[in-house]
Amino acid sequence: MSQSTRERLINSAIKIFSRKGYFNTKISDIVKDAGLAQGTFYIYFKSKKDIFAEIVNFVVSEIECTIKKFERKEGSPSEIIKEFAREIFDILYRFKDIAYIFFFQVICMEEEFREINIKTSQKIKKFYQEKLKDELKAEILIGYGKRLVEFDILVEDKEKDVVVDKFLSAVDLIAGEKK
Amino acid sequence: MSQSTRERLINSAIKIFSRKGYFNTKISDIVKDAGLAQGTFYIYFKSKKDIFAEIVNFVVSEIECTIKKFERKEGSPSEIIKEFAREIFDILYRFKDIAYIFFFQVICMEEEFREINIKTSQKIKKFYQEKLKDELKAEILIGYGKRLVEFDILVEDKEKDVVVDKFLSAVDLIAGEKK
Amino acid sequence: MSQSTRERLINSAIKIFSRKGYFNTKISDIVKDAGLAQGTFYIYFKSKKDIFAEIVNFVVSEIECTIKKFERKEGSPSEIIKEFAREIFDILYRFKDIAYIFFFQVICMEEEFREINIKTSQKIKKFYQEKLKDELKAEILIGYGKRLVEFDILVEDKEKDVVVDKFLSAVDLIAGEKK
Amino acid sequence: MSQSTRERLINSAIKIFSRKGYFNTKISDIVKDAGLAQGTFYIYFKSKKDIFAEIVNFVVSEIECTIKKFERKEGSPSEIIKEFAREIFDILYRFKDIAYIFFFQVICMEEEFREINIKTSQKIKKFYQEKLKDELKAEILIGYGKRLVEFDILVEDKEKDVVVDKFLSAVDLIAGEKK
DNA sequence: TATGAATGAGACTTCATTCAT
DNA sequence: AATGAATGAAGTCTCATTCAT
Repeated sequence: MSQSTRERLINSAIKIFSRKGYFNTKISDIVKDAGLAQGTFYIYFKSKKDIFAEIVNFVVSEIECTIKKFERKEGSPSEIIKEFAREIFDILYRFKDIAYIFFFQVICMEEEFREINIKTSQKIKKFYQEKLKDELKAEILIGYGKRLVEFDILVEDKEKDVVVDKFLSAVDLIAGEKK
Repeated sequence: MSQSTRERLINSAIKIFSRKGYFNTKISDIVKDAGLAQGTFYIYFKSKKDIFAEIVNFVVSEIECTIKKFERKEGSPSEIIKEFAREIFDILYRFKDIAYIFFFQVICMEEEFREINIKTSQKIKKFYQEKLKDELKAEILIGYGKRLVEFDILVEDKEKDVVVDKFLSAVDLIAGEKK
Repeated sequence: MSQSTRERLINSAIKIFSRKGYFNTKISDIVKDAGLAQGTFYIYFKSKKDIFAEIVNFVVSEIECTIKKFERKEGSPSEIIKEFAREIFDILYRFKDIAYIFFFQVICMEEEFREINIKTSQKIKKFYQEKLKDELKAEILIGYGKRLVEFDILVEDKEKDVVVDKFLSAVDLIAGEKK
Repeated sequence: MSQSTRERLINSAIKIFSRKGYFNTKISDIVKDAGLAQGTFYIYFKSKKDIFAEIVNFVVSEIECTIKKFERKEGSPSEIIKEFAREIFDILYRFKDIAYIFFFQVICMEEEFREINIKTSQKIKKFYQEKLKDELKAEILIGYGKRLVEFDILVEDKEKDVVVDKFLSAVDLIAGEKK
């Protein structure tokens, strides 16, 4: 079997959540897309919230892993940040639909979920700050990164290379070691 | 009468939308808060979406007015941007609950609404760009501004002066004319 | 209006519960019988359990009132018991359908409900015992009373006079003061 | 194999039915308790109702056998009734869980099942009546017997000896040949 | 026989909206 | 204008039963 029932449900859920939004998505949409019966959903997930949480946690853990990996790295701060950004954008492009959910859906839900979004962004900020030793610069980078994701990637659907280049230029502008 | 029925409904709607989110808000919540009967709502608004649109359009028009006002102004770009920012933050602080809806609710709704958010942010970007003659810098400022609103103001609830100062510093860092 | 919506729902619920049993009764049966819309039910009651509890509490309070009334009475024990029985049977005949629910439905539900049935029967036993000064006799009377209700009244649908006479004979046989 | 699959299912069903009631018992509860798969149930039983009927019929046939055995016996009526009662209580104690189902579950189900309970109790009544030549006394004994089962045994969980003694005293009181 | 994933009918419940007063 | 009871469509969830392995 190419894909387990569980995976089919998750993939369909990601697809529908990112197209119609959490609240406009019905379980029936998900199972229809997955070609399964209504009841099958409840064998694998307790509720709509449950499958949503699973999806959200997936992005979060991907991002957190990347942060951890780069935290230990030594070297030129702006080089590390650039490298880090490349990987983060890589993840986001690979899981565009999930990223969509993370940036546009999580934000308008209950406290519980919104917090996940906030905490993750705070972790990235902390990472930038430790590298740059400058809070303002860290925050500006975070803001610009989020802008690129929310607008250039998820709305405008721009090429990865273009977006990454823009971010790298911003790093140079903001964090660039003056020669 | 100090407040018309219509205004009472709008104020209650703003309050509830910003606390519970569009989808979690019931008409019954709004009318209960306004101390009115269920049916009264439909004398003034066609639907839940209708009152939501009215609220969203309110912030948008306030922001657009401000943009128009500053577009014509002549002078040092970074000074104009700073002045502009002061006024925009002023509006956002005055209508915090509406800002909350604009930044956290509109974004996860149908195309129709999300577009309003996007267009507004594009208008501000255009304004920055015309002043700074630099797209990258304009985008970075937009990103940082949004970050301040979404995090410092709406999540952390920081003082206006503190937030404005941070933004002004960012303007100096990014757009600052080198003397 | 001859009957409030609430009353119509209760009356229909009593009717259906007593014919089909608690678990076989659907909210849709109740509202159909009452000639109302599905949603109307939930304006007045939280759930099926809720309306059931209301009905059960009604019989219980009627019976408890009668016990209280007779507890204080002075005189020949068997005469008081006979008088008491007449009134209890009166109530049960007047609210036959509710009695049906109380004797045949409550018994097979969760602890919470079954206990109500048990407690009520214990209160009657205590009443008999205080009058007769004999636990065995009190228990026998309780047993016979319950048998009459469950079988002669609710299954066989016998006339009130016949049933009451049978119970009074039993009182004479068991509790009769020997002359 | 110590216990056939069929027996395991029946034993689990008895256990669960008597704890949670017919309607609150899921097939999944039964098979889980029996350590079997969902589908296995349907190899042995047509439906939930089917296994329930089998269980109910078991008690009924045990009781009917006992009645038949004692019908033919000659001797002092009250002695025969006492002996009979001892055996019946013996059965009920041996199969307490099934008795529970018979007294508390069967009663609130469809006609079809309730009748089984009624008929059985009528058979016992007929037996008493033939021995005592007195309908009232027979009915009183039936009522008290049922009370002992439903309350002393199944609710209060009293010792067999205590319960049997109470019943024997009642026989003396009601049916006792005056010396 | 035994399995257990999948099914889908059917029940519950919510809530935006209508409408007679 | 205001009311608030009533509506019913729409969605969630459960679980007895089937069936391919």
